Amino acid sequence: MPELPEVETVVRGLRSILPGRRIVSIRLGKTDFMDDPAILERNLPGQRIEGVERYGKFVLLRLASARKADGVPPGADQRYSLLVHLGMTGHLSPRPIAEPPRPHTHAFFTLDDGRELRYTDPRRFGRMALLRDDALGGVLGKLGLDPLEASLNDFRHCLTGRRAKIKALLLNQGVLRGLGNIYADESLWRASIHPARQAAALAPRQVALLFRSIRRVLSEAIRLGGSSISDFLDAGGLPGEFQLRHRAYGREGKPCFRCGAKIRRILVAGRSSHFCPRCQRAPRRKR
DNA sequence: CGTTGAACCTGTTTGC
DNA sequence: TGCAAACAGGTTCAAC
Repeated sequence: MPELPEVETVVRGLRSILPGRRIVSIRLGKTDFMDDPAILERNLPGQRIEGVERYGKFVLLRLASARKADGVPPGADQRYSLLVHLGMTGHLSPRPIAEPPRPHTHAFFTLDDGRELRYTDPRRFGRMALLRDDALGGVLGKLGLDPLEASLNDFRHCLTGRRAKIKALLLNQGVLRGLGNIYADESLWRASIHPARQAAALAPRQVALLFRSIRRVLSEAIRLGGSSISDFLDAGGLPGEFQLRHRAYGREGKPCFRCGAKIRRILVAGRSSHFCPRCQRAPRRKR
């Protein structure tokens, strides 16, 4: 569910509510998606949320100890960040404490304003970890470029010499951070590039077009609050609207908006890939 | 390097 | 109607 635009939408919603709030206490349900639940239980209560950031598909709650510095030597006061990945079905939403929790809610963080930040995730493909800032880099450093911050040259650079299929590369978080199956397909449709094309074989013109397509698709999706296919909701519980602008994803058998040919779905890089067989020409030699 | 398939888990949709 | 298979926005790991 959540790719860069959905995570950005959630982060913006959380950012209007969480900064300044203190986490009073926490309660955990199933914890098999957490790196170390004991660390959360021990260190999260008493922390104040200073900021909410997105890094690729990760949500970062930047924290600071709400206690007075009682003689702790300077430099030893490493701050914590709560790292949350929403996986396929994760939701993060501040709710009134009195509101009955949705099924599959596995983490409750009681705030000091009468609300509770809840993490709900039926499939538990998400991930949650409380990390000291000196350990953050180890996790986030493995990720590639932010597609909205990178330059065209950066983008070119990360495609050159890659023999992988372009779709596989777009999904690889170590290359670009934040694209997922929907936005990879949508970007490739807009650039008229077949998902199974070899990245290094793309003409410079196509690379530039793909880069522009990615940025436009992501920007517009953020503007519309992401894509809600079946269950994505922002932090306030509202769906996005970018699904209404999908041109390839989920449109198998329907006419291409450009040429009218029927959109096809094939497996590329192990994922369903939607494309127009007429606009997006297959590679000359197939795999 | 790159690809493939399986695994993780639950819910919903599709097909016979 | 009913039940089983297929499928789902993601990531990781083993095996080749």
